[in-house]
Amino acid sequence: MTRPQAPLSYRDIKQIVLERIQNGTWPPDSFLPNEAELSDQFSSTRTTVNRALRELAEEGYLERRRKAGTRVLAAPVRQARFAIPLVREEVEQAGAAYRYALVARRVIPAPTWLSGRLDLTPNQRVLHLECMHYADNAPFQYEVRWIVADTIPEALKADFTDIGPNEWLVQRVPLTNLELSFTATKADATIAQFLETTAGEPVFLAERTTWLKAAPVTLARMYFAPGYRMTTRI
Amino acid sequence: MTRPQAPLSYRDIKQIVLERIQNGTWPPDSFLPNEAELSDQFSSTRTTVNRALRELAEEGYLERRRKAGTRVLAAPVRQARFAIPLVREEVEQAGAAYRYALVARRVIPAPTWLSGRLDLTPNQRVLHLECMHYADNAPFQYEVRWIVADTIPEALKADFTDIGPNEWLVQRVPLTNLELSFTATKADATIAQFLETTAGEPVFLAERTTWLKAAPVTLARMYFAPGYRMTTRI
DNA sequence: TAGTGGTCTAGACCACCCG
DNA sequence: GGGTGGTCTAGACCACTAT
Repeated sequence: MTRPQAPLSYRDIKQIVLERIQNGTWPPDSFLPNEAELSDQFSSTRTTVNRALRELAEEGYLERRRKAGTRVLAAPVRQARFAIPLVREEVEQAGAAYRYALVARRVIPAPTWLSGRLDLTPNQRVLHLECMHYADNAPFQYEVRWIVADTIPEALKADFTDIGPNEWLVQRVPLTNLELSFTATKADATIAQFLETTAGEPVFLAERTTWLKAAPVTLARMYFAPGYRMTTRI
Repeated sequence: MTRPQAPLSYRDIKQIVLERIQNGTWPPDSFLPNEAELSDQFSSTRTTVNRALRELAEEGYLERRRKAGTRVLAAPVRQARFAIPLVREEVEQAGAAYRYALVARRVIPAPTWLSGRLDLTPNQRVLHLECMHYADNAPFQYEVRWIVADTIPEALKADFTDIGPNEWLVQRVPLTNLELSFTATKADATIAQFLETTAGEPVFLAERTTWLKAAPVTLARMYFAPGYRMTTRI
């Protein structure tokens, strides 16, 4: 005896489809029925089925192509999403007190390696900053940053004694392109001093380059104190 | 003189909204008009506006709450998405030849630290594997892995000489929960030997823990050869 | 309680692209 | 050429929550 069903939501449908992928009803590389047929099966509309399948595709479980149909991916392209928080928020969220300090600030002609990196003309002026971020007064992050003066002239007037350049930039420079990379590196004498560790120790380095449309804005190197982990859950 | 407009797509609307945020029409912390009003402005339907705003919210630009409305976020929570490829794919995509080698394989009672980590009962059996992944015959990644025998009994019968445990698992164990973390660590003698570097050198370590529903499946430590960078663009 | 976003329906036209 | 997903419309009911 069947009862009248409450209509399935797109979330329900996502769940059902995921289960069918898991239990082998739709094995890897196989094709799902088309949206029209699925809407029939689920007593739903194509719009709702579409949203479910679209999201599953975006999450890396399915591949959809017009005319070809919807295929189950063999090795789901799992994706990790990392929030890119401000250091302040990262520290405060860990329940620690955040403190910021400007270590050095000077305007210099861009060194050649930086010109190459950001596609600057030779000797274009950049603002060079060094900063420290503390969590409960323990070193958390040592930041070295170059800001292209021509792209962000206001930066030359900011003194960055109270607010870090990242927070400053985020508030003023709206939407930029961004490249992030992570690597492990060896602390040199300076880094070691600021992070209160020993030269040669491994440190986690995040490097961030941003552009405003095509104009280079800044390159930042963020060295994290030993023990730092970047973690995500899916 | 105005012309009849082609209807705006949700992509057009996203673009327009982003521009208005950038140029200060809707400054940070301000509220957008509600969906009904925006659909009027754009000569569109609420459905279309809803999709545009929903996606912008998901991308971290807006915050939406029923009754309260849609607010522009002061510091857009930028997110990075990293694909989590199979090592094989990562190597091949870089245009190098991939080679895999099994280094060690044994069944052991779980060491206490692992029992704690994966919430195992004392001495539960695990399959312990060590593997090497090469790119053009240069060391690329040294992998150390523990697989919980009770969760994946078939793993005890697999010999892992031709195919790495990650590929093997991905093909058999469907959809798992996953925790990923990244850190910098110091190569010990073993790691250094496999990665053809010197003990004490910094290496990039990715640690991956997976569960099948609530059952722990595996813990993997992947040590990357010096110079490795994980990069993403937004 | 009333206003806002969240979602579903039913239908339509269209872009893409496989065969 | 024709089948598939991509998207838009017009309308409706509902869930949440600020006030």
